[in-house]
Amino acid sequence: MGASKTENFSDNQNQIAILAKALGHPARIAIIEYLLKVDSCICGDIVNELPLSQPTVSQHLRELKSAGIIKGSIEGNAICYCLDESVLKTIKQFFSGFTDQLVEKNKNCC
Amino acid sequence: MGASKTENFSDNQNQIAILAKALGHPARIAIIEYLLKVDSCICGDIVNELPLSQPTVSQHLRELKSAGIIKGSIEGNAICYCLDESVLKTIKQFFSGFTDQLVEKNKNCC
DNA sequence: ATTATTTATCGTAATATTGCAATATTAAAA
DNA sequence: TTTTAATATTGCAATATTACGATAAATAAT
Repeated sequence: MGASKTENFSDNQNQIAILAKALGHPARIAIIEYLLKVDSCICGDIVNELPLSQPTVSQHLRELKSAGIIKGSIEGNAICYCLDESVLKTIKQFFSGFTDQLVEKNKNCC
Repeated sequence: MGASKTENFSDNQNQIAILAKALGHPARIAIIEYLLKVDSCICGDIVNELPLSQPTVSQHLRELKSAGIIKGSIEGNAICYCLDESVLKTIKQFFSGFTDQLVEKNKNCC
């Protein structure tokens, strides 16, 4: 096989998995951290920040974009990338929910 | 290639990526949600809860375990799985940090 | 002891991901 | 208009993931 059986899971489960998968590579974490570090969006210098070739970085950016984590807009001959605030809020809320339930329920187990 | 160049990224970036990657499949999200729903650890009936074969479920459980998200302990001829509270707290804090920085900094961009 | 039951592992096929060189595309700059 | 700079796309090789049938291993139940 090789392909996930996404049709057997809920939309919500698939959506969270898509977001998590997009975050599941250190280069993409590095990109997001860089987006947070510079006090704006990325307009040019991201390739020099990463230990990967330009096509590879471009591919990681595309994956983050297709998961909805970053947005890109054309700005001259550069592309301006920035984080999508609402998506990150969704992620935060999901994991917060996880943890809160855990603390409530799962105390004396295993 | 096909293998990630993990050695070029920080331990922290790799650790977050490992956790996110483990969450990057709807079956594993479903497993975690089920672990939260039942008010205890899973001791037996997880395979029936998922639309996947027993070997596939076992494989997903192993991946969650190797990422440190769940723990397993032998209990008779069953295995008792439950969520690792401290790891989920780590995940929550990471994404909370993301979002908090975003709200502070990245308001009027793109 | 034999038979279920439960979970893990092995083997394998199908597909996805990662990474990069080469090349294309697009727009600014000269 | 030609050159330069920035990003995307294509094509490909190496590796990883996903899924499951078959089988193993380990304990409970009979």
